[in-house]
Amino acid sequence: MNEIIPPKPAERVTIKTVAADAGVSVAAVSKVMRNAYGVSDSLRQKVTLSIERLGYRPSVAARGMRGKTFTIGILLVEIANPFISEIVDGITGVLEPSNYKAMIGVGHSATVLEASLIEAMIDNRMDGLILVAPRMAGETLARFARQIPIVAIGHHEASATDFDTVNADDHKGVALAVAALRAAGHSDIAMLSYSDDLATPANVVYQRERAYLASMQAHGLAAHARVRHLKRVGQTEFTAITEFLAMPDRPRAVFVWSDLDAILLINAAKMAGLRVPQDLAIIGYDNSKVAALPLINLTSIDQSGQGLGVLATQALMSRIAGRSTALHQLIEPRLVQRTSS
Amino acid sequence: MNEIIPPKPAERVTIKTVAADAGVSVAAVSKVMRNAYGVSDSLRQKVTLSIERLGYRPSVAARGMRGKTFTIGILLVEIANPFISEIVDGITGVLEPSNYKAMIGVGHSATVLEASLIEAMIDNRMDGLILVAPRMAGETLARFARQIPIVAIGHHEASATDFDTVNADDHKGVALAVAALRAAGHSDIAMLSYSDDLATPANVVYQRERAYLASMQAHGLAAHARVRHLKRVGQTEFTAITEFLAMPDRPRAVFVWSDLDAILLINAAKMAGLRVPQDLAIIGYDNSKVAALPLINLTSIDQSGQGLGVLATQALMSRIAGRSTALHQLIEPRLVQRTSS
DNA sequence: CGGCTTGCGTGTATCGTTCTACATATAACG
DNA sequence: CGTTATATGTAGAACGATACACGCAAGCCG
Repeated sequence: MNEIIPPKPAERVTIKTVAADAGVSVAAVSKVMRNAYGVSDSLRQKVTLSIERLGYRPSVAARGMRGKTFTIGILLVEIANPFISEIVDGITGVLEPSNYKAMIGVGHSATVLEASLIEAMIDNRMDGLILVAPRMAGETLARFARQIPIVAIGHHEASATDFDTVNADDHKGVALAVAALRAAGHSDIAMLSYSDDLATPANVVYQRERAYLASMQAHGLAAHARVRHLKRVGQTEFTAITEFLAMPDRPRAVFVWSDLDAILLINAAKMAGLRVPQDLAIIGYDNSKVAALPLINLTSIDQSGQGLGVLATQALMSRIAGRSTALHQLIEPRLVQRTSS
Repeated sequence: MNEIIPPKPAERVTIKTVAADAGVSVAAVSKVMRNAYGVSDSLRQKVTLSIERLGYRPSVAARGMRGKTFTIGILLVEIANPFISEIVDGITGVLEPSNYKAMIGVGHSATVLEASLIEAMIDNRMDGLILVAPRMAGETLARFARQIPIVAIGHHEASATDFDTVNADDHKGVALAVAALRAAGHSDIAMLSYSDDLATPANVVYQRERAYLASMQAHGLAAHARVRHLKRVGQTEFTAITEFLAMPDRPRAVFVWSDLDAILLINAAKMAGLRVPQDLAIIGYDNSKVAALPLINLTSIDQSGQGLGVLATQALMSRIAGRSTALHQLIEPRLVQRTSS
């Protein structure tokens, strides 16, 4: 326990150190690291031994200057939404057995921040990016995609040629919700949405609005269709929701863009003395953990965040490996019936 | 076999391009970028103009080989806990006006993964790290800290000399909870905890257990003290909690290590037909958003995640700037009284 | 048996920055 | 007016890896 060693400079072990230790050339070590062609068993063994002994780890920075960095970037709109953490779990699950690492950046719903984070990830020479529900326009995305492989989750743009997309089929998901409310006898079905002008039409939230309107029409309820946007300046969501409930023509059933706000709605409704679902039926989206709590018990649309993450990662990997044709995948959502509807 | 598609053109704008465009040397551009000493106004102007025109962004990878990368790493135990997102907000808030960027890694409560992520961040030549509630031993942490500036949040080790710590005063926080339950007339106060053998004693969760035992003793309730651990293999937390409630000697009051599980407990209790707080008083920790929902209404200890993030970031910046003496900061927690106790 | 593959290891240019030295011009001083 | 500071810009060596182009030896074939 004699740890009185002064701040020692901690000489970094580089590829050169390993080469010297193993008595081979630097190029040889590099070959072993990348398991490139033209390495004999004896060479590999010698080098591997030295690597272990010295605890060598290649510098990602240096690697980035010529080859791959074995790092991918994940860009999240926000970090607080539990659904997003499921996606991340899906991604890291696929990555873990590989030698790839993931680094996460949080865009905080700000288009500029998103762009600057993507740039930072490109500047870090990451091998590819997974963007979750980006708010930026498809055009901007395509421009970035020409510099780095990109897979977008929650961005509906099946015509994009420069990047891949992975989505739950939001049209089907929303249709399930509307159909369920319709089946329960409702016709006065409103939607509570979040989107604002800044978001691209490809964004999931906007897509859900479109799907809602289409579904209402399909059920012959076009006249009853109305979308209420929650995002207002200088007002909390809870206030906006309370206000929504106080409207004289308050609807009898509501489809909410996300569980996050559906949970606020269910709370506000009970506070206002409304019975759920008798006075107000509610269906959310994402089937997050909180929705399943007995005290909440919110009917919701499940879209397997984990599955989205897995598909996106596989797509990214194949794109990094060389695929250059775009891939656009959809997964099936399903309705999870609980007592709120 | 496989046609290798030629890589996209996308010629990158490098420092060389800028130098040529501005008609100056590469070194000059570098000086301007770092606003180093010895740059005339005219030079700076010329270079800045070219940079703007060409949209030049320095390669972090190349920078990392000699100088700073202006990137810091954040290591999270998990991403699903909403309290942690508050910390991240605090960090990015401080960073935003600077030219620093943050990259997040998720350790998924696994010590090995944590270590490998820290290594990855070091390999990426990040300028410093903020670790949130790391599970690894202080000794391991200190070893890493000799390679890169580190600030730990939620790691109680005020004697550490190689890295800084920022914490809410967990002893005080827990004392507040126990005192509140005591004041409400309870003496049979149990604790629901999460820690397991793998975590370091410096970890917040373990610290809260210690604080609980100490507080109970201080109130002369040492005989009633008991800690129930939720982490069991092959069992969900909800099952564990339900089991806990079914015990014949079920306590009348419970202090829970985190809101996350307190919310499960409150749900399980109501499912079991118990009245909260009459039959079971509950106090959680972290004062997360969900705790404030009317349907939950959980009394909790607030510890300002944002504040922790801010302090940690400032500490890291000053350490990056050269400080080498350790700094250990504590913030005051406070009780948020709601109807669960 | 000479020429051709094929397999394995090495030398070295290169990636895009930073940073230390140095060269040059201008200003200040006695 | 010569000498010394001071300010400004440039050259070129790192940094730590990758990857291309070879050299060399052994094996194969007609």
